[in-house]
Amino acid sequence: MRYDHKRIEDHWQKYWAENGTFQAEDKSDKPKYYVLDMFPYPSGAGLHVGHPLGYIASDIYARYKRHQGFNVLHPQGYDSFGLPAEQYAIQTGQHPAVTTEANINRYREQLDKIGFSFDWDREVRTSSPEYYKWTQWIFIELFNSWYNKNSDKAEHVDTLIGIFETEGNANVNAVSDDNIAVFTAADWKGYTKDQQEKIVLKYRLTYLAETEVNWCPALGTVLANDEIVNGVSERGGYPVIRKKMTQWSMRISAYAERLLTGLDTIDWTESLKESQRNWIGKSVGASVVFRVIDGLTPDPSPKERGASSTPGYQTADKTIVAALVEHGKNNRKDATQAEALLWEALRNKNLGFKFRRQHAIGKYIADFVALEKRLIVEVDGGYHNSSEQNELDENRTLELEQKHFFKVLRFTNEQVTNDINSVLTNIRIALSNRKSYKVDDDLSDAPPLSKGEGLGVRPEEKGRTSSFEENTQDGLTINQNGNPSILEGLGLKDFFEDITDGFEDHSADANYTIEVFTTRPDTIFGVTFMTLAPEHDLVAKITTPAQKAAVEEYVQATAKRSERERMADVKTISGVFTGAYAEHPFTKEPIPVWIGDYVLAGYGTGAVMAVPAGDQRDYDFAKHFGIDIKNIFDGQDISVEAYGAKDNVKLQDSDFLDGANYKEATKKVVKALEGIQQGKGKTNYRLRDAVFSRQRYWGEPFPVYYVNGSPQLIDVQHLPIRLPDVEKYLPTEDGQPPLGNSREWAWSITENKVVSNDLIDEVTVFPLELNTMPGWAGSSWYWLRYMDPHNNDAFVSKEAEDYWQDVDLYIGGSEHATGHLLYSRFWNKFLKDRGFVKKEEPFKKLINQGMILGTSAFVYRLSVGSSGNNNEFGLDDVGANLDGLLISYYYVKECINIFEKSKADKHFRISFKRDGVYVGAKIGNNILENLSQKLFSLTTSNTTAIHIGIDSFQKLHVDVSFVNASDELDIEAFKEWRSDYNDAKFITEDNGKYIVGREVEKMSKSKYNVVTPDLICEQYGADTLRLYEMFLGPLEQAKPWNTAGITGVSGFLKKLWKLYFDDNGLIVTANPATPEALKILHRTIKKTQDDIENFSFNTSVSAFMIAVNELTAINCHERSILEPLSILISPYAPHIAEELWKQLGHQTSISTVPFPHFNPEYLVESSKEYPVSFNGKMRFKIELPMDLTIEQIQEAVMADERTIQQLNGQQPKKFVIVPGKIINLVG
RNA sequence: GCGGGUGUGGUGAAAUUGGUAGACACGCCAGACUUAGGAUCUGGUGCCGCAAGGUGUGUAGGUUCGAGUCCUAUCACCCGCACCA
Repeated sequence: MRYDHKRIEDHWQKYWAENGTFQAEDKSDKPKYYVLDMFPYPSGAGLHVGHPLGYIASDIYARYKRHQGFNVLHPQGYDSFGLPAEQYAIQTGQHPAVTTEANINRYREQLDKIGFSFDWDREVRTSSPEYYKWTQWIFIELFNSWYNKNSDKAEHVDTLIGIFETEGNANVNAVSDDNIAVFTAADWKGYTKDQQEKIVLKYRLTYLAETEVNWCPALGTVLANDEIVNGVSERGGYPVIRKKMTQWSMRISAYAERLLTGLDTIDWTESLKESQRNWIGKSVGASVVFRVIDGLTPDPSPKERGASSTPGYQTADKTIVAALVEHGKNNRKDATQAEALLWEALRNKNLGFKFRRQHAIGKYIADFVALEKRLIVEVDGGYHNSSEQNELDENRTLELEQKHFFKVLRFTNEQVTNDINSVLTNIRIALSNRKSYKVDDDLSDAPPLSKGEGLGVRPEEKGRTSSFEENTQDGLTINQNGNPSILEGLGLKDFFEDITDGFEDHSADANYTIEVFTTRPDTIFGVTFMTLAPEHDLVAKITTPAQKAAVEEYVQATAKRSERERMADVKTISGVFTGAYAEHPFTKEPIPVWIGDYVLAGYGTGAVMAVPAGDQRDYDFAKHFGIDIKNIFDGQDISVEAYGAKDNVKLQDSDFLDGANYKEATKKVVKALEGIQQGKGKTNYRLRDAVFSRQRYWGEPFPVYYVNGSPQLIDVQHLPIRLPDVEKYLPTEDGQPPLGNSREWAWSITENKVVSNDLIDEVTVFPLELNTMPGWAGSSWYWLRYMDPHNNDAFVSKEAEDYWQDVDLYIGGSEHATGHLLYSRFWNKFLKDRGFVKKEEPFKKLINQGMILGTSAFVYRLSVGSSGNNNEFGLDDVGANLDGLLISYYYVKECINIFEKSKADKHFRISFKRDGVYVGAKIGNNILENLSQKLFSLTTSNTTAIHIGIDSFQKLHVDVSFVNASDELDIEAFKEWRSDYNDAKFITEDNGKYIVGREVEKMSKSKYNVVTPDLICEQYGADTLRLYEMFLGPLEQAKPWNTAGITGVSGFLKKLWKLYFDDNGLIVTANPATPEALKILHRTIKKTQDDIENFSFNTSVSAFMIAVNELTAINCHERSILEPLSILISPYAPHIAEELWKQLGHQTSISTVPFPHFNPEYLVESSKEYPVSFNGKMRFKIELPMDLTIEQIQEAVMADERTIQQLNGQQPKKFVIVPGKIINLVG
């Protein structure tokens, strides 16, 4: 009977599916074991042999655990939302839902062929509404939570609001946004509901805020930090720029410390833990506050600004604000048709930025304003056609642009009504070309009043009031300071609130201060300057007029540079003095304030106290700009570089810190800073909050709608909010989310369902959030869903969660170290805090499988001009002695140098001819290293002259399937595949065969080195594939794939089969097993068990081979040996094991048969073949009984004639005898 | 720069507490059977050497009766983080 892998594998795969062999039991008295794989993105390329590596390993473990009597949960699913699926859909021009479905089917087909023991009844897909309903639910719970540092866990916001109501926020110890003003319980009760909501939003674990984000124009979305590698997007490698956008964020920073300490409790590889530690980036130090000195700043305006109480959104001329506001109000009520049309398109941040209409700027009222971008959009009526009016318009534009730094766009009524799309496009372009401004930027630059026509006031139209001057003349009260209470008196409170939303009132900042974070507060007396990041908020405020131009130029130059350029150019030192000075907290000496791009806006406070003596970057900066360097380290020479060590060196020239070392001084100075209220001990983390919105279609919709720009959550009972169908799902470069194309994307609060956009009235129907969640949302909790995948009432039932608890073994790639694995731990901790799950950590043990690399094949196309075996650099009749060869070697090298300079992308071949006969060639990058040796060996055997030729050639990838195991290319197949190379010349052997080169690279379609598991399963069988992938090497190591080697394991399975069958059928006997066979069996049981538990799968495959080789050698066909052997092998090669089991007469699956019991008695040996060493060198072996005493062994060894020969008449000085191990004689 | 990891034949790799280096497999060499071989079987195969023997785990030291394994220094490669204050 032949081993027919196809028949066997088809049969058992069908059997397992039909019998539900691998379904985990929901309730069981057995102990549980949860084995999880990182579920795949169903990309369009399908699986290659690298993908199943981890799945095979986890499958072996899961099957082994079933043999051990565990109730095993081993599920699989698809991470089917997110960028990869969507990018593939875009590339193929199909709807993501369609491609995702097709890809999943293809994946499933491929997975099924490998014979995994997955419980497919528990499959999850993150893109199915039944699943993402619960992703949305978790989002809502995050929104409803805040992080209480006192209890050190997340709590429902109700507890927070409770505190606000009873005592205000003074004593609240939360992880939240900075700069939340202190308020009392009375204040709280006095706030409007809207104001209260805005305050609470700053505490929520998921929140909406304007932040600097990574914007990727090519992908049309923002990306989280972990999605960016080396300054470009991880997916596709597109450039990424920093941009200010209003986005949802996840307050993962609240969990920084717990994410860090939790690492000590889990069994992960050290490298992975280290990656996470690095990413979290804890540093302990202090924050120090420096006051900016007014007196030294010649520009008087900061003082004025400091005293100003004008909120930033108030762009109107203070003296006339009330009149303008009233005016604007009237205009809004009375909008023209074009204005109304445009307003519909601009409102609700439809273009990604908030627009205000009829907003007062200076002494004008502009039609539409995006304050953040300082962009004005004007719609001009017919009267603007007159030349007179045109001139006025121009003046107005000039004033708005030059005095108020606004960009003005003008459109006519006709343009808006006839072709609003091109108008919107123009606005989008302008928005994206403008930088973002902080609300308070420039705003206190109250421009001098100038006479002139008011804008946006149209005397001719509909009897509107014509200008502000007229109004004042009419005796309208002029508000002198823009105080809200006066506005209220005027009945303008609503209007005021409308224009204030989202902006902070910084009026409390009477003086500017610079807060820095430092890990070396002890060096504070060495501060000789300060440096702000160019993006720092204070830069514009403290810069003196004299430095203004230089600073602005520097800021703009920095902003222009991409993240990548900045990273690439670390060496160049650049910066500018702001002209301002800060005051040293202790000495009160003035410290110059600089800006420099070596300070990062995103870390700490975006400002540093520079201590050139103790920090190399500060040192370099100081040297470069000639700033003082003050040596505060006793006895240290800092003339060439800074002294950065935190050792026992004493401080000097440091006032009250003199003589103290790092440790003592740090303690002292923090105390002193606290004493003068200018600092405190602080721990800083590199980990930033994670941006949670994506301007993409293929993701979970947010359960969020907006009322007046304020986010409202949809009640849990109405979930899921289904992803709407849209015609255009492509991302846009300007960040307009594709969901904006949906006509059915509004929320009715009366019907509690998604309704048509046409119904939006801001009363009962509101716009829904247009962004979608990022790819990592769905994968941050999926292991919980597998526990109870069909539950409609909860993301997981209490009972299921109680039983399964956490993942015992998780296998996946290390590329998820700072993404998925961190977010998952974050969400799990959050769910635990809120009592939804029990375990602090989701994944007890984690193993990273190594990447399987491809072995690319190359052919070498001769460049045009190359002649074959010699060309322009050919050397004739090189001398055959060594001197001549060395000369030729250097000559060849020189030739290549010249050649390389002219054609840098070319490769070379060197060929050798002796007496005109081709004798060999060398190809590759290390030609020169091997060349002299090669020439030497060529000529020492034959003293006739050799000829050296050099060819240049092009290295071309060739599909690995055209190349056989002996590296021979199927030239016909190749020519058919690349018919464009039919006439090209390739480097060949003498017999005309193309020379084929090999190189190990990442497996990828473009390199034509992909090997699919389907092909292997077809040819050799799934069991062979499984064994071979394990046999390749240690699971965690990267290793190249080489299909040629598979014959080894393929032959092993055939040999195994032959222990049970010959040509006529079963040959298994009931004879008692020989001691030898039992020894082989039990040694293998022990080895297999140890190896599986240590995840050393490669060595247990060897152990099987050894066992089968040995059993074959002793002709063993005994049932008592072969039955347990089939169980041993079944986790690795389940199909053949099932078949053998059945043929041995069993009716049920082998999968839950108990693992064979190891009995050490069978391994007891009666004698040992001792290696005998002399001075540590093994000379011979001697067979001795095990029960000899040391003396007896010594006697036996000394009696051996080989010993006598080795000793050569000498007596050994010492005997080292380890019974059962070795014998060593020392001479 | 900081952190983690890896260096062993032509190749993938083994080597439990320090105890016979290279198991197992690929490839290669020789042979058998075959019309044929990308089938099967037998033997050989770290390197130098006809052999005896010598030599050998990135390099240089050290500890030890004995080191791939432990210690010190150093080199190379891979991965993660990175003007992180």
